[in-house]
Parts: sequence; C-alpha cells; structure tokens
Amino acid sequence: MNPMTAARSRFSPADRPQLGLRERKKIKTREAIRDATYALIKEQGYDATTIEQIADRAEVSPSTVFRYFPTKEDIVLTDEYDPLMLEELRARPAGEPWIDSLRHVIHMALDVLTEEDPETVRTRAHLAIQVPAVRSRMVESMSETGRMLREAIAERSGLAPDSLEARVYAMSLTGGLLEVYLYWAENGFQDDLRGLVDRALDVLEHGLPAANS
Amino acid sequence: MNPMTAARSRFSPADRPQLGLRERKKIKTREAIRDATYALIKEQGYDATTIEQIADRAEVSPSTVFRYFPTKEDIVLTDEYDPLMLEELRARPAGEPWIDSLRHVIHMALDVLTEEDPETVRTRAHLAIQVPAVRSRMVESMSETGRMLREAIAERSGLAPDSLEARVYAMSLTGGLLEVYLYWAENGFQDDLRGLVDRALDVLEHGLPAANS
DNA sequence: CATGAAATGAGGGTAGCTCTCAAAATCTAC
DNA sequence: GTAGATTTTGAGAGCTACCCTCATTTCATG
Repeated sequence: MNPMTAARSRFSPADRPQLGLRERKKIKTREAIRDATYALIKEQGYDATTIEQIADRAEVSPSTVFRYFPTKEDIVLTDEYDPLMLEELRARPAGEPWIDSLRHVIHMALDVLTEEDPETVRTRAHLAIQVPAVRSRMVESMSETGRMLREAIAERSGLAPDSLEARVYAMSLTGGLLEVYLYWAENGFQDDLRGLVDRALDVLEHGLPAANS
Repeated sequence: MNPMTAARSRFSPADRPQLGLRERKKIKTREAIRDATYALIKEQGYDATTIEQIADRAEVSPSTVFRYFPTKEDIVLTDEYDPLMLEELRARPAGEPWIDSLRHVIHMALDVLTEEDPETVRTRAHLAIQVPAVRSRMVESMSETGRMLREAIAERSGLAPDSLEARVYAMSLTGGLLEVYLYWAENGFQDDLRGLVDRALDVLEHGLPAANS
C-alpha cells in the first residue's frame, strides 16, 4: 500500500517465510510504525507529529511504539549497516591503502542505500538539517559507526583500538563524512553524493587543496 | 559563598560596576542557576536533578530557569569562547602554517579554561561521557565552533567558507578534537590535555603514525 | 488442547519545555 | 521623588516524550 513498503521490500515478511508468525508480525509492526511516521512527517512535519498519531495510523498502541523504538528520532533513523561495512572492510586486500579501502566500502554502502530506498535517504538528510534532535541522534549513531571503524583501523595500522590516535582518526573521518551528507542536503541534493564523498576523502587524506604551508 | 563563584569571578557583577542594576542582577541570577545546578549534580547526578530543584536552590522560579537557559543541558555547557578564538586566529601571522596557528590558539584556549575553572572543565567532560544528552549538546556546540573555524579556514586558504572542502575539513577537526576531550575524561583525566591535543593535531595533519600505504 | 511464553494495550506518572498573564522590580523624565 | 514606561519575574496551565506496571491477548509447543 505504502510506496515505501515496496522500497523496503527486501525486509518484508514475505521474504522470510522461514520465520515464525511471531517474528513476521514483529517485522510488519516495525514497518507499519516506520511507514506511518514517514507519512505523517511528510504531511505535517516532524514536530507536529506525535507518538499518539503514529500509533493511531500504525494501528498499535503508543506503548508498542516505544517498545519498538527507544526514541522518536530512532523511528526515523535506526538502521544497521555497520556490521556489513565492517565485514566488507575486512574483506579488502591487506596491502591496499587504507583510504582506498574506505572509499570502496563507502561507495558500496551508498549504492546499496540509494538502490534500496532513495526517498528515505533524502528525507533523513532533510530532517537532519531541520530538526536538531534528529541531527543529534544521527551524530550519535555515526559515532557508533566510528567506534566500529576504530576496530578496522586498529587491525590495519597495528595501533590499539583504544589509542588516542585511532580514536581521533576515526572520529575525524566520521565528522567529515557526516558533513558531506549535510552539505548534500543543504544544497538540495543536486550534487552526486558519490562525487562529494570522493572530494571529502581527498581532503581527509591530503588536507585542504590550496591551503596552509 | 560557592567555591565555583570564586572561580568564575571574572564575570561576577562586582567587576562590572558600569552596568545598571538590572544587568548586574541578571548576571547574578545566571550564576546562581549554574552554581545550583553544578552543586545538585555533584550531590545526586544529572538525571536525578530536576529543574524544580535547581530553581529552588537558586531561589528563582522554574520559569526563570528556562528564561536563562533554553535546555537543561545548556545550563551545564554554554560558554562563549568562540569569538575569542576566532579573533586570536586572525591575529596569527598570515604566513604561518595553518596547523601551527590552530595549535597555538587551542593551547591558549586550554590555558584560559584551566586557569579559570579547572573543576568545571572536568565536570563537563565527565558529564559528556555519562549523559548522552549532554554529549549531544556538546557536539552541537562544537559544530557551531566548527562553523566559525570555516571562516578562518576560508580566509587562509582562499576557499569559499561554504565549500565542501572547507566544511569537511572544519568538521573533521572538530570531531577529532572532541574525541580528545572524551578520551581525556574516559582515562580519568590522567594525561596532560595539552599533550593529547598535540598528538591529535599530528594525526589530523599527517594521518596515522604507522598506518596505511 | 493445554500449558507456557511472548507481545500487546491500557493507563498512570514524571519531567522537560512552552505559553500566557498579572505582579513586581528597575529605569527614565519631569 | 514621583509618575509612567519598560523589563523581569512568578504562578500555573498545558503539551508531549518517555517509563513502568499489570492484565489480556496471541502465538508456540508437547
């Protein structure tokens, strides 16, 4: 019924017949809440949309909404691509320069995302620049991604994952990449996200083009 | 009365006799709210401390607390050092390598902060690693600092302040430096913050020590 | 089908935050 | 100093995100 459901069809219950009825219902409820939320936000904006309205449209109780998502922001944002990325990173040849591995993995992640649900990718970015709470949550979630990055960085560089150097490096990457996303949204999604990422990685690798000493 | 008031004495009303009674009272109220908040947090922790308690101890109404600080996190965090830093950055010699200028300014900011109120610097870092809402607000506030950094970066490099490159660079710096602060707190404030900053700037300038290609 | 486990709904409670409006404090002029 | 304009404050109602508990329903399994 909802166009977004189609876009997210990889995760729809129909594709997982091996699961019990309970699990399939849970997935359906999750999707119903997400779809209701995105629809309501599109109609009235984020702040005007209350949990109660979401619950009504998704035909569940407000308690259930909170059982599935810890906060309102999480309804919009939560997704779990981190393990995928980490796995992909580990699969890269050991001798490959770190930045190249990273570039490759991010390109792949972008492809998956945009193929799967380009609409949502934009809506999220849009919310991130409009609603402080959403942006905060996004930063927080990217920091978690950064923590996973540390693992990979540590493996490659021989540094301890908890070392200051690994942490600073991972976090500066994370911050830079988040900024790409915001930049893209603020400029009306005109640019090619992939191209922006490449430019950002160049900056992170070599510093500013015409800058400093 | 409160030891923190002494530490923040540069800003106390007594030092600004040229201001009218109204302005002096406002400053006093601000300090009363801050002091009450820090004291209560020390006693009971952040979450257990309510606005009402803060208002009671500061001898103002809850409404007044919100008039002075938009959110509870802001009571703990708000400070205005950005203009100072920007000014100091601009005062550096034009030929100086960018990273050196930055290093110099951050050192200076650290000196000012630790001389003025070392206790608070630690309490904040402590809260930042314990309370997600505070950390979020801190990130947000550092992003604002990052936006000022863009100005300075643009002036030095000739890039547009709104260019992707300037933005990514500023944000990755911001993220990296925030991580230093968190690292320092997580390791019990044992390390010399200044030394950590230097190590972080080295990473940001040259990449990881023994890493990649 | 019966028993146990899991998911749900209903409802009450807390606290952050907003808004309004009238009272009190401060400033300005005469 | 006193009157009047302006600013600051307090009181309190209202909204909503979020938490917790408990009874009811829904699914899984022998």
